Amino acid sequence: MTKAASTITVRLPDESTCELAPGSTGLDLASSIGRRLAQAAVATVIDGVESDLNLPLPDGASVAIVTADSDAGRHVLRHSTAHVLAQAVVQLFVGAKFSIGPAIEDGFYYDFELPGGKTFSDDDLVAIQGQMQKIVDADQPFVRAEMTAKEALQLFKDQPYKCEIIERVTKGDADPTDSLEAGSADAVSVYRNSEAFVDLCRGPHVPSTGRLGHFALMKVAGAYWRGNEKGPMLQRIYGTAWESKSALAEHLHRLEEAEKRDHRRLAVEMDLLSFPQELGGGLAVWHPKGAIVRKLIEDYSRERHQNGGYKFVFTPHLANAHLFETSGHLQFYKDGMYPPMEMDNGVYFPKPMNCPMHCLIYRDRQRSYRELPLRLFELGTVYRYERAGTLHGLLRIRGFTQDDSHIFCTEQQMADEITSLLDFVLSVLRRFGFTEFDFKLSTRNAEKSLGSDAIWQKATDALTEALNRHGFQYSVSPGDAAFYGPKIDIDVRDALGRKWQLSTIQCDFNLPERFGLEYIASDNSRTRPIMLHRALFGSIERFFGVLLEHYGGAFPTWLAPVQVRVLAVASAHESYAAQVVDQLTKSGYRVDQLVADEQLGKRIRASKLERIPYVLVVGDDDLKNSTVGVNPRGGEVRRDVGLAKFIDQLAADVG
RNA sequence: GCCGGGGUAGCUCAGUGGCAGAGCAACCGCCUUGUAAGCGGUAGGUCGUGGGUUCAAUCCCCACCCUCGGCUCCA
Repeated sequence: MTKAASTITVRLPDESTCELAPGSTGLDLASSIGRRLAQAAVATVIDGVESDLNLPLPDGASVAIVTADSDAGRHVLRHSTAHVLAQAVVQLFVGAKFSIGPAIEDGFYYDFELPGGKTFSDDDLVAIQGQMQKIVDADQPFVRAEMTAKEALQLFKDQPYKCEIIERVTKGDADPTDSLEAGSADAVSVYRNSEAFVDLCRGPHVPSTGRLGHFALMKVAGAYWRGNEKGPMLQRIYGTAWESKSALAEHLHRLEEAEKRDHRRLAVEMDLLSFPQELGGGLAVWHPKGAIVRKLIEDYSRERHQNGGYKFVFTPHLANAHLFETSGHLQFYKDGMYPPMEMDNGVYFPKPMNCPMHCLIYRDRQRSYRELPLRLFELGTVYRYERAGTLHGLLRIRGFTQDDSHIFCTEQQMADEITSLLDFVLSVLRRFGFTEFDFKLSTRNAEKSLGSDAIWQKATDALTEALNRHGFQYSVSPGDAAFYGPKIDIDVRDALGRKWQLSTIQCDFNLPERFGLEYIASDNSRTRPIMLHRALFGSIERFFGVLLEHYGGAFPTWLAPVQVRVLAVASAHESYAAQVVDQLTKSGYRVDQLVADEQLGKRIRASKLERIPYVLVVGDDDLKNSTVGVNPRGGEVRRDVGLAKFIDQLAADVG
């Protein structure tokens, strides 16, 4: 017997090798390395391909063990749990059709169609989760099999959605989701985890359902089949699944924390703004405390733009339909615009964007190349008809204000301008405590775009060059550009690590064309400028909502609606407290006083719940010595602080 | 727009085909307070809006508005 026949050799990720008996599986390999690894293993990667743990390893393969506590491992857990969900539903609901059930961030979902268009209730979820637990307890093995498409169609003859996927894969017009579900056209793969249930799936899966168990069904929602609005609406069940009980508990805790930071909840609690029903959906009114924060944000934006070489403009909220015909908005976005108003001299629309009006300002007189780049800036309020089901607090709203700028420049100036814009954007965002940014370059969609290849290439190159000059990592979204030009979108990460898209920088050579914009170049020729659209906050309303969630309502001192609250220990100290308020107010701070009707502890609690950065307590000692007791948000109480010293500290904090 | 929840006091929520409930907040007293809830009392609601069923509707039915979770969409 040769050596090759008696053992096989596989290579591990650390470049070491391991000898195993022929026919050994990934699980055997994991066991040979250690018991804990074997327990944590959920799949293998064999020569770069994710595979089942019970697949025999080929001699000479590079093998990695995927453990449950890795991203890839959790993905496998979640995908397998989705199968268990489908099995539970099929067992509990006779005649249920199941369609797709992928792993997603933090969990999984599965889409179903119930007979007679029935829907799942919350009680159903409880029952389904119970049934899933039984399947897990039964420790059913996941058994992979491959078959021809014809065999698969026969196997799933009662499952129309599965048949559609198989047919798509067979015809070669599968999208990535289909491939995930079914494997390839040559060999359709299925996983059977009991007599009762078999599902189309590429895999891999955990060896058996007993490996699962730390999951929870979260919610049920409608979802269109294949995301097609005109297609049937299925019932989607969302769940979450983790490698351990504690990981699941942590996830649920994170959700609770995020809920506490919900900007809609904080806006009510902190009396910042509201959405009165009488006003209509997606329209907000700003209360004094919210308005002061918004004003501070806008003031800061204006100051930065003033110093950044921008010229301020103002434009009206309405415009004649002709303007939006010229700009192309009526052609491309009529459905997203508020309906027209008939007036004696024409038809008017609320504006969905500011750019057409800025173009009119540019075109009002002849421009020279010496004026470029010309940067027009406006906090411009626009109205967009967002469909009712899409409204979401401040984040998706029908009337909002853009910190909007249009920069008219030459082709040659484009790259420099975008480069300095990136600096400007990040510098402004950093002031609000954002330190992590993700960049996305969206490129041309051949079907939905205007303009020559050459100009698109130039614009895309300019954006890419600007990103590269900064050395920023970025992702590319092919085909996601606006119809008029490519763009860079910037996401920020908030204090909980969540991503929010805020800023956008877009190249546009369509509007200059449509409006016939020109400048006189140095060679005396009439030349078309390039237009850059850019917004930093995007929408002030949305940015405010993101900030609220980012800070959890605890605005930094420079933005806090009330920066300092003064509390007298007893009535005898109220007039001294008033003096302190007076002095701080004269120093330019937002200060108030809560008189001593209630006990001190209760007033402190109330002030803390309002997230006021500094609570000052003054009593006998302070009155005598012109001092204050300082109770800072999230810090230690200090007694007997001189008022002048406190003002210095406040100044330093506000920066 | 589509699917499924929901709308009761300022807030968070309970409740019933037959007089509308709690806690917190508010207001009024008492307490005069030294760092996160002192005590007592009072007031507060067209039960989202409009129709319908019923002797009687906050409750059941229909429509609409608003809202929540998703889907779709997002210049």
